[in-house]
Amino acid sequence: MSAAIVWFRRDLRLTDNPALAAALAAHDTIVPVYIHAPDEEAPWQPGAASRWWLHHALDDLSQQLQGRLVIRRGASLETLQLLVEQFGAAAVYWNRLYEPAVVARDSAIKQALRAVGVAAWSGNAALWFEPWEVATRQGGPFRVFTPFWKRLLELGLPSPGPAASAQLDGRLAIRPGTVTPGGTSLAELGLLPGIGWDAGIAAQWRPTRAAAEARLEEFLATDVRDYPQGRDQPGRERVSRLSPYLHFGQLGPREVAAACSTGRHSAAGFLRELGWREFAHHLLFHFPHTVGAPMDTRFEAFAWRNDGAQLAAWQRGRTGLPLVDAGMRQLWRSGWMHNRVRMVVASFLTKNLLLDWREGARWFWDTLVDADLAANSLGWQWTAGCGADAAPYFRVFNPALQGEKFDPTGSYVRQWIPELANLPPKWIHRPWEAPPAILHEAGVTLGSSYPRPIVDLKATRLRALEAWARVK
DNA sequence: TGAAATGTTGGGGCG
DNA sequence: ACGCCCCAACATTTC
Repeated sequence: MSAAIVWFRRDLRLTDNPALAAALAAHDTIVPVYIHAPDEEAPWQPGAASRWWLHHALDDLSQQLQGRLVIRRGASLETLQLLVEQFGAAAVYWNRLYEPAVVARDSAIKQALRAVGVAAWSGNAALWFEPWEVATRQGGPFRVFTPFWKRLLELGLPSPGPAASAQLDGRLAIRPGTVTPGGTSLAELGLLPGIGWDAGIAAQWRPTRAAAEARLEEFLATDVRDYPQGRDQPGRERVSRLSPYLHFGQLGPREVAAACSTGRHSAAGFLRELGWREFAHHLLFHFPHTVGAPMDTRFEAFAWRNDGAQLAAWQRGRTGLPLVDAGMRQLWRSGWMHNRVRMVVASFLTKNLLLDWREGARWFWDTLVDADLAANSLGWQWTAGCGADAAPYFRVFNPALQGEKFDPTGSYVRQWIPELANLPPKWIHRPWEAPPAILHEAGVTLGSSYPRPIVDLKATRLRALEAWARVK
């Protein structure tokens, strides 16, 4: 028996953690490690909201490890080699990730460790299946969701692994409070913002394993019952809100699937959404260039507009379209946006404003606590009509109509755009059409207290249809 | 995981 | 009572 390093990355949990379980099975001493090396993920190093979450998730994991999580900053390979030497470790264990830059780094690390006689082991904590385990009859990757999903159901969703906390007693390498040579504290990683813009995020979220478990349980006991309809209404919040926990691996997809199958209510619709998450990761693995290039090559020459003022208006929720602005303000203030509204704001950016989907992807990347490269790339390409199984080109969301359908009372808009709070439901999604008396009574002055629409919905819809028709 | 235009139907007002 | 028109409600087609 010997010591092993367990290299935590985005698998920040002790239960259903294959790397940790494998290390415990073969070694008597465990060195849990987190290495901060954001440059190695460039150009997709975690954004500001994501770093905030990461800080707290690491803090929580460290507490679960009785304060014995070793935190380092520096190049991953060199740091691992130093730790191997320092602790006399025979092996390094981790769970795989699927972003192109990380895949390249990890395979180089695996080779380098083995070359110097250190065992390197990697497992799967992030997905139900490995991307290479799910293939069409022709043997290639799926490009369409529905057959992919059918195949997953045929294969059967796998069960989670065991909880490891009990086995860890007495087997962690360092004592609490011990400062190891070259060690770093969590605070020194500088993940938290310098200025206090995170108050809104902190008020909304509890980035801990215990909170993830509680949220999963609560969701399956209540909200999931009318998920098929309820999930589309941003004012009602009948959604899981589990995405950031899944991204950082505080919760594993196998754990979620297992909980769904034992719940009192059918969770089929929700599981299908997790199927989209799985699909996104498999696609990213098989088509790594889709983080920056359209999957549909006909879009390579697409003439996206360039308009800094309109982009800024979209980013900060000043477009004059209430549902769009409510969503963008929710994102900015809370680090998250309801899924229905994500589709609406993405359609507005790409179709009505004709701005590049990569601008939207980058903004989401920096502002979402659940920012995930696979889901982000798939989602934006889906909306722009240039991705796998993409939305048909003629699908252009009308923010006013979407608001009237899915936020009929206007409660969502009222929550995030207080200056419109006194408008009646009939006009809250189209204030520019409201009679002057109604606006006056509600204290709304278009152009000063709230913007007029920055584009004409009808005209820009037609412009988009023409532009996309030219691609065909 | 659309929206808008166009087509169809049926009830009610009215001469 | 009847035919005509209007239009809302719903269905279909088109982008």
